[in-house]
Amino acid sequence: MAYDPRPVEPVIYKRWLDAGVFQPRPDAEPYVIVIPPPNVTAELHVGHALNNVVQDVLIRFERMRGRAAEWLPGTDHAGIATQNVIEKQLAAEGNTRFDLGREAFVARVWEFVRRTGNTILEQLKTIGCSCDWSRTRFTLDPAYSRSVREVFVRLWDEGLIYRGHRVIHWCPHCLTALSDEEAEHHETQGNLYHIKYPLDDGSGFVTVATTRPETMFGDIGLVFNPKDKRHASLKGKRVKIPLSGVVIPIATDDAVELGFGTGLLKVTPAHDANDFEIANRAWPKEEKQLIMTEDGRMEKSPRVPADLQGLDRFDARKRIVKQLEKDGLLVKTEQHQHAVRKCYRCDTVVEPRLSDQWFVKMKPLAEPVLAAYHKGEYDLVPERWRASYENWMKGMRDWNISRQLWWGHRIPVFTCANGHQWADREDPQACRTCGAQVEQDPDVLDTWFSSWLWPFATFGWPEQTPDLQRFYPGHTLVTAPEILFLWVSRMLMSGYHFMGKRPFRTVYLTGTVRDTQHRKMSKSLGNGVDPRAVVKLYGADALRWTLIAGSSIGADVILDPNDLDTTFAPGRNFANKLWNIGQFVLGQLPKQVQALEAVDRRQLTLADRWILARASNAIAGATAHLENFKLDEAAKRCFEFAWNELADWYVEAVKPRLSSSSASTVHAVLLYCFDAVLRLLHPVVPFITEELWQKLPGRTSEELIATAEWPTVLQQFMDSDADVQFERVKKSIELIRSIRAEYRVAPKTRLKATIVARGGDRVETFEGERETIMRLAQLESLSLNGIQQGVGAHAVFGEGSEVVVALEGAVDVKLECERLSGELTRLEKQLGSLAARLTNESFVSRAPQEVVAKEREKEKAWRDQRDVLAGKLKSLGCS
RNA sequence: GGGCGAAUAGCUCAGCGGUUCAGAGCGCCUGCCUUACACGCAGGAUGUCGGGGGUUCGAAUCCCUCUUCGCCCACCA
Repeated sequence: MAYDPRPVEPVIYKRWLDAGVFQPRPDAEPYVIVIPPPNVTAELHVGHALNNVVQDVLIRFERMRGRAAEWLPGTDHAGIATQNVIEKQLAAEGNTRFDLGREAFVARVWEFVRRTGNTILEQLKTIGCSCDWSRTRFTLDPAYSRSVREVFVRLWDEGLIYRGHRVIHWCPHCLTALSDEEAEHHETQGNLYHIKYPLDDGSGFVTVATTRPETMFGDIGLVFNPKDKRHASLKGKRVKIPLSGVVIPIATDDAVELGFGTGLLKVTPAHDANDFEIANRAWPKEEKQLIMTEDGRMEKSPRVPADLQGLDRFDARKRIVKQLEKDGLLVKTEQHQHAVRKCYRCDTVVEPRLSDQWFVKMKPLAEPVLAAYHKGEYDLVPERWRASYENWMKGMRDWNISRQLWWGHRIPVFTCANGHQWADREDPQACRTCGAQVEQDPDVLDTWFSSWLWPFATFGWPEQTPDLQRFYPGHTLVTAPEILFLWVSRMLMSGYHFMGKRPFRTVYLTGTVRDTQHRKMSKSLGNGVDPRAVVKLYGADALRWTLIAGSSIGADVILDPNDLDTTFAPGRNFANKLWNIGQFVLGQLPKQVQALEAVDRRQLTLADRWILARASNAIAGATAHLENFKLDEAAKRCFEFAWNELADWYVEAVKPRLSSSSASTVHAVLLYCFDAVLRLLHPVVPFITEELWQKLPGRTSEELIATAEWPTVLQQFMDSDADVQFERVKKSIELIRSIRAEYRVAPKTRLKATIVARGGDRVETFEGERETIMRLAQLESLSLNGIQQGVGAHAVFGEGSEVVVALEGAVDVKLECERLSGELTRLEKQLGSLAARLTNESFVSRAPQEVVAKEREKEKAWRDQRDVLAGKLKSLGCS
C-alpha cells in the first residue's frame, strides 16, 4: 500500500492547531524567529516555500529541544506593491486613484487587504509551517503603527531625519520616489549619441556624448576636465542647446572622465544626481529646471521645443535623434552597454528627478552595527556574504524614506502657517509653538521604514510588554539574500539603535530557487514551480524534502518545472518508505513493549547492538548538523539511518527472531529506533512522522511528536565494536549476493557456503549471525572455518582479519578461474603502486607516521590477500 | 568597473589535502511480487572531479591563470 499524504496532512495540521503546540511553552528559554513578512498581496511561490520551510525546520527542532519556540508570523502592507494592485483594479474600471480621492482610495485598499490579506498565511499552513498564529502581525496594525511613529519622532528629535533637496530615483509609473536600493541596476544595450552643440559665437561646434538626448533641454552647461588639453580653449565660451537654442556656458570639473566620449559632459542638474553635484560646484546660483513631468513626459516649459512637449520621454528621444540627424547635428551613434535603473516594483526605467524628500542619516546608525559585526555579535550564514555586506554598510548613503503614495504610514511631520515644523506622536490640532493652523506632510513612509522594526515592533515596542522582554532579542533570521541590504541590515540598525541589542544572532541566507537553466523562477518567465500544486500531487512532506535535502547551505535550489515527477520523487519515495517501515513495525509490535532501558543487555545480538550504535550515531549527527544549519546533511543522515540501516539491514536481519522467544528484545529495539528516527525527521517531514508516531504503542492521544523530546545519544549504545563486526557480516552477505548475481544463480537455488576467518579473529561474529547470513544470502548451509576450497569470493576486512566465502555447487569452475585471475591482476597492480609509494624515500620520511604505518598495514593485508588468491587459483587447477 | 559564487556520473547535487573520497538521489542495465514497501528488493554500468600551470611525499580538495555560467555592488555621461 502506498502512502497517500492528501487525506492525512490537513487533519494533522488541525490537530496541532487544536493542541496549541505552536505557541511557546510558558517556562522555557525562548527561541525566536520572526518571519520575513510577505506582502499582503502575495501568493505562495516556491521561494516563500523554501524560506519558510527552513524556518519551520529550525523552529520545530528547537521546540523539540524544549525551547519556548516563538515563530512570529505576519504580513507587510507593501506600500507600492499593494497600491499598484488596487490602481490596476481601478484602471480596469476606467478610474484612477485621483478620481476616488485619498480617503476613499485608502478605504478601498483596506477592504482588499481585509478580504485577501491572509491568503499567503493560510497557504503557509498547507506546507506545515508551525507559526505562532496567536501573534500574527501586520505592519499597519494600530500598535505597530505607533512603533513606526515613535521611531520617526525619535529620529527626528535626534536630528537624524532631514529634508533633502536633491536628485532621487523617481518611478514615473508608480509616481513616487524610491530609495537607492529600490532602483535596481539592469544591464542594457543602449546607444551613445554624439551630438553637436553649436558655439554661440558662430565659430563652430563642440561634440557631446550622451545616452539620454531628451535631457538636453535641462542642460545648465557643459563641462570638461581641467586637465583635458583638447578643450582648454573652450573655457568661458558658450554653446546653444540644439533644437531649443538656449545658450549655456562651458566650465571645467574634475568629475569628468578624460577617456570617455568626447571629454565634454552635458550637465543636467535636475535629472542626474551626478550632474546635480557638478552644477552645484560650477554654477551654484543657476536654477535647476525640471524638464519632465512626474509621469515621464516632456514638460510644457519654454526650454522644451513645443512639438516635443507632452511626449513620453522615450518617444521624445526618438524624435530628437531623428531631428538632430536631419539638422546634421548627430555626429554618430555608438552601441553602448550600460546599466539602467529600474523600479523594483514595476520595472519601469527610473527617472532621476530633483525633488524634496525626507532622509535618514545612515552613518550614525550603521557604524555601531558594523562594529558589532566585527566583534562577532551576529553572524551571516553562509559567511561568504561578509565582504559585500561590509562593503555596503560602509558605503551606504542616506535613506530616502518619503513616498508619494497614499497607502502606508503617513509621515508625522506637521507644518504650521508660520513655518514651524516638527514631528509628533499625536495629530496636533494647532501649532504647538504659535497655535496657528497645521498641515501634515502628505507623503507616506517607505515600506521598509516599518519593516525594519519587525523584530521588536511586533512584540509591542515601545511599550515594555512581557512579550518584548521575553522575545527580544531573537535568534535566527532566515531570508533571501536579495533583501540583505534592503531589510536585514536595516533591522540590525534599528535593533541596535532603539533596543541597544542585536535583533538576532544568526542571519541565514537561503539560496534562490531556479529552473534547470539557472534562471530565477518568476511569473513573467512562467518557469515557476507552484508549491500548492506540488502539495496536491505529492504532499507537503515531499515538497519539504526536496527543498531541504536537495541543496546545501545557502546554495541555489534547482527545480525542473517541466518534470515535477522526477523533482519530487525522492521525497515522495522516502515518505512512502517511512510509511511502510511503519506498517511493518506497527504490525509486529504488541500493545505493550518494554522500554529499551529495561532490556537485559546480554540479550542483545550483534545486529541489535549495531543498529543501536547506528541510532546513536544518527542522533549525534543530525543534531550537530542542525545546530550548524546544515539542514540537508541532517536530513540525509536520517534518511540513511531509516532506509539503509534500519530497513535494509536491521529489519531484514531480525525477521526470523520476531517469531522466536527473543521477540520482546527485538520489539524494544525496533520501537526505540523507529521512534527515534521519526523524531529526528519530524522537523523536515512533520506530517508523516506525526501520523506514524501517533500509532506507536503506548502513545496517548494527547501526545504529539511536534512537542515530543528530541532524542539524545545513549552513551551505553555507542558501540564501535558492534559497528566493525556487523560490517563484516554485511560485507560477507554482499559478497555472496554479488557472486550469485554474477554467476546468474537462480534466486530459488540455495547454495552452500563457507566462511573462513583467518588470523583467529572473531569467528563468533559469524557464528552469532549465522541465521542472518544464511537468510539474507539465500544459503542452504553455512560452515565456518571450514577448509577453504571450491569456488567463491573472498575479501579482507580491516585490521588484518580475513574472510573467505566459498560457494559450493552451481558455480562454473572455468568462470571462477577467469574471475579470480582478473582479481589477482587488479590486486597486483594496486600493490605495485602502493609498494612504489612505500619505497619512495620522500613519502616515508615526510608523510605523517600514522599515514605511513597505515599504508604499511594495508600492504601487508593486500599481500596476504594476494597469496590467498594465488593459492586458490592453484587449488582450483586454473591455468 | 569592483566583489562573490558555481563548474564532479545522463540530470540535480554532496565531498573541499591522505586510494576504501571518486559518492548520493533520480535516470539507465540485469534479475526478482523474498510474510512493510514495484513510490519496492538484490546485483550492476557510467566520471582523465571545466582547461592549463604551480605548491606538496600526496590535490576533486590549496595557489595562480584561462574559459563558461550565475549573483551582488557601482555617480564613465
